[in-house]
Amino acid sequence: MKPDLELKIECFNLKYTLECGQCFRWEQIDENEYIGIIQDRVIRIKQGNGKVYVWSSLKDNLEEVVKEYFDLNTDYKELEESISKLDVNVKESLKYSSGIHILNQPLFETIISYIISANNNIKRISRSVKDISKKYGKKVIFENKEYYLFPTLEEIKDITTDDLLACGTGFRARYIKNTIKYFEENIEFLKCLEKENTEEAKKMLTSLMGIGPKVADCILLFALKRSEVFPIDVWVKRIMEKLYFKKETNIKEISSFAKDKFGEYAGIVQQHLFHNVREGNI
DNA sequence: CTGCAGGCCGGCG
DNA sequence: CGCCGGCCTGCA
Repeated sequence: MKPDLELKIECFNLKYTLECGQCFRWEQIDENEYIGIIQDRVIRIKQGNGKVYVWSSLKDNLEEVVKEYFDLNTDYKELEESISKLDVNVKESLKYSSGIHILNQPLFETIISYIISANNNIKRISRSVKDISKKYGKKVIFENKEYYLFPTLEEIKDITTDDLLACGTGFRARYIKNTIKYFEENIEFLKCLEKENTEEAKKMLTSLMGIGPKVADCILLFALKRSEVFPIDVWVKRIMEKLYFKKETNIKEISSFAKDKFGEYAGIVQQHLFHNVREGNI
């Protein structure tokens, strides 16, 4: 069937972008082809012959939505050239992972998803997000199959900790319940968060139950376009110690090092390092 | 069976 | 304050 949208994009690798661990709602259905949810619609997306092909359950603003989500308006060729000059390890790493884009994911969904991510594994995180969507999100039929959007705050506000436990969120259930309740009572919080500078936004996020420095950085990077943050999980810690410190180091030191060395592109560098250390490339 | 997975909370020194 | 034990749960 003819795609709803066809784009010619340089320096974009769909597979790396969706499989470098920044998102939890995409399912691979073929080599270089995925089905997932972006906000209010189900998307099937395929890359091949230097092009990206998109099918969608909803056609309105499709190009805009897709370009925004996959960050297709940013010149990553130029970006990668810039970061490869920063450091020899980054340059080496880019050989294996050129074309990773940082997604712009919906804020509310990203906050809940990353609270779930704490001390968890990707498989179980994805399952929990899916279960929550199935219970509280809107059903959408796409290509004869059922999918569920991530619920809005309004749709999910009456969720109980027991519901959340049933979705496999474990000890994070009360964090999520607490956060949802807080959003309901402080309706301006999310809007405010988008406007604040990065430092202030991080303070706001870490004031929420279940959000520490690492989860806050992920939200800032994957939903709020703050490309200068450098989320440090166990993998990134390990690879940074191996590449730069040659010994065990604390998070604070790595964070300050990354800020100095990678500056406004720290988040992009982090994604490449994360991808390659997990793939065993570096 | 034990350990662990993209950390965070809470209590203690 | 910084440190560190414990934690839902499913899978190796």
